[in-house]
Amino acid sequence: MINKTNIRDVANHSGVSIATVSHVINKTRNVSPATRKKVEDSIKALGYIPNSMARGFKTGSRKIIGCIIPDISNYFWAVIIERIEDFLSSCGYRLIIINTKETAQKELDGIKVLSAGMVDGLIIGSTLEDAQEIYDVLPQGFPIIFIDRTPKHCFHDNVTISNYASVYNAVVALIQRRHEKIGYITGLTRLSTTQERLTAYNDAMTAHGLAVEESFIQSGDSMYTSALLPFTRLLQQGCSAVVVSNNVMASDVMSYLFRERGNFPSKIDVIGYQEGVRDVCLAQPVGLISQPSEQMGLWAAQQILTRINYPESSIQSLILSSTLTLFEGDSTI
Amino acid sequence: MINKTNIRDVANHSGVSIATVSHVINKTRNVSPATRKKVEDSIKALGYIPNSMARGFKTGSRKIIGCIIPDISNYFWAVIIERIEDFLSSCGYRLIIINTKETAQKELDGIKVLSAGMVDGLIIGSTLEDAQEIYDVLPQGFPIIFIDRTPKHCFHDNVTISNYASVYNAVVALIQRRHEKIGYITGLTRLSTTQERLTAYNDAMTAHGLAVEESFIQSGDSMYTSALLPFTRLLQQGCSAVVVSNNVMASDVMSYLFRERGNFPSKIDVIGYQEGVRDVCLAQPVGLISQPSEQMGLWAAQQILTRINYPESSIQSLILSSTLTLFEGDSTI
DNA sequence: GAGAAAAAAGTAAACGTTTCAATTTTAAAG
DNA sequence: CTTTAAAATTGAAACGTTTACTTTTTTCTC
Repeated sequence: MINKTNIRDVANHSGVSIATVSHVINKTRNVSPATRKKVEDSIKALGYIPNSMARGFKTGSRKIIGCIIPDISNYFWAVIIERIEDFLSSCGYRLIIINTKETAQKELDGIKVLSAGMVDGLIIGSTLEDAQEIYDVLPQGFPIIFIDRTPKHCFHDNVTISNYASVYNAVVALIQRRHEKIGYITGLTRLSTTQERLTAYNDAMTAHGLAVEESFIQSGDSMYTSALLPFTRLLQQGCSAVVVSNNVMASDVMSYLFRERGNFPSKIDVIGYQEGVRDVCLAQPVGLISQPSEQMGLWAAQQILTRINYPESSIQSLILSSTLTLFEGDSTI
Repeated sequence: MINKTNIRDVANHSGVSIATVSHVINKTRNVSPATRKKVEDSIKALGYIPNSMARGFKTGSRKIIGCIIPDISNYFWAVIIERIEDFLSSCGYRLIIINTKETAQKELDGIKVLSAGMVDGLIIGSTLEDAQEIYDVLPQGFPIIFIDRTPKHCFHDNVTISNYASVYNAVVALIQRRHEKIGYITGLTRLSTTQERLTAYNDAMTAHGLAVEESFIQSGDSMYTSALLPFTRLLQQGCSAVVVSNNVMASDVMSYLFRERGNFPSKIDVIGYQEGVRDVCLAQPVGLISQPSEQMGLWAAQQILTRINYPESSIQSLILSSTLTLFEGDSTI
């Protein structure tokens, strides 16, 4: 053990009881100014720091929320984290983060560790297909909120962004620009977000009498540098327009278009996602889909505290909407 | 309390002793297959999950490292975190992250909470000027590593990147391009990194007989959108070239240059930082400084484990070097 | 089968706090 | 000075584990 001095040492050093020291530290009962002074002096003299593990173990409350997210290097998630942290710290809570890199294993392990006594509640941007896996390792009644992604069999508060309309309209916009071979790059296929967006693509295509060929749908893994191969495949299939279903993949594709500008036989229109002003596109997309990530983060932060304080209140599901912005000009070719 | 069932319940349910249950869970002693089965069944039946708080409190070991960083939405730090996480998880450790947003208060609070029993060691990208503030809240002998920034009076392992040469050479390169009024945008002035870089700027200017005017040095706060005001001030001062001492501020400046292209009376050359391929510059800088962030993260991760396992080994200070890349073409004006 | 060695299982004492119930001290009232 | 009420302080029992030490059961040998 590292922290050698404990509350008993302080009690001995200042000549009072353990209980009194505890009350001085936590301001949980009146203590005469004289003893308070004595105790505080001893604490300083000994360099005593309360063991928060023992404390949390005893009280069951830690004023800490855990956040499990799939990709810390995606601005989308960074923004969400910052918003959550903002709100929580204004309520006297702290936030600790675990980055799963879209790995089920890391997610489950993280949930296990944090939920078993380290935090008061969890906000989870899950990479899992089925929430059951989480429920298998989660203590009964533990407060959690699902954010952005809702795995199957999810029975907890959750907030998601509906992208159906945006993707649908994005495809329609491309069709109106006279594209017929419209490719689509999906994220991880197990995710609810991916599935919804793909449905929108399929619906829009068929509604306009366009054939959806297998090869027009290529999947990336929702992370950076995973979109290049799918994208070049789509070009080989003769696609003249592409929808990219996630911001980092879109960023990647636009950079590629920029680097290779002039090397394409005809112009290629791209619509992708973008997170705020910090996701920068080198080439000009014909449309961008932006999501209310801050709003989502804020709601999740508020809701986890609500859930902690009112465990019996009814489950809430919030669905926000994304926005499609179309641009007049052409994509750089 | 949330997790109702404890090890005692499992013991009762399966008709064995608490000790046996513990040994089954931890595989810390031979248990006959029959009892092992019984216990495992009970665990499943009751949905028992060991309270890691109680466990960590008892054993003093958690296999968790904490990482305290100033800006999660900066790729520089995101990359570092990912590298640290990679290495640690290959060693059976987990990483939890706290984002301080360059706030001393949050940093100290985070250090306090995590070091008091929650993690086995800390990797700190400090926003503080003086390490003494940390030592005031840190248990004696607690393993920590300073990363990227070395506050004053730092007596622990640390890894930093020397940017002196890069910044010096950046200024020289601008001078060779016939610039005389060269502006400089600093980060938070209290940081060691900021100070070293600024010294390099000053040295390079005076070494070439150029006056360093107060007004040529403007400070941002090392975060996004904090560079615009300093930058426009420099332009007002008549600067024709600018060095931006951090990647997100550089990104911001380059976007501004791009948006306002054509509105400048003469061309403006910029040299800034860039983190890997994901920091995208809309306008073309004449030079970029890149830092070995992954390498730094890896070292920090390795060193924290070394420090934990060999507390008495001598303190290490590692200094890596950044790289300046110059481009042939002109900056977009 | 008896005795000894090996294997399996159990008992109970920690770990560092918080907090309830009990006690002592101080202050107020008669 | 008592008596009583209020304030301050203390003692000790939790909290859920791990683990050193003990005891019981099984297995082996002759």
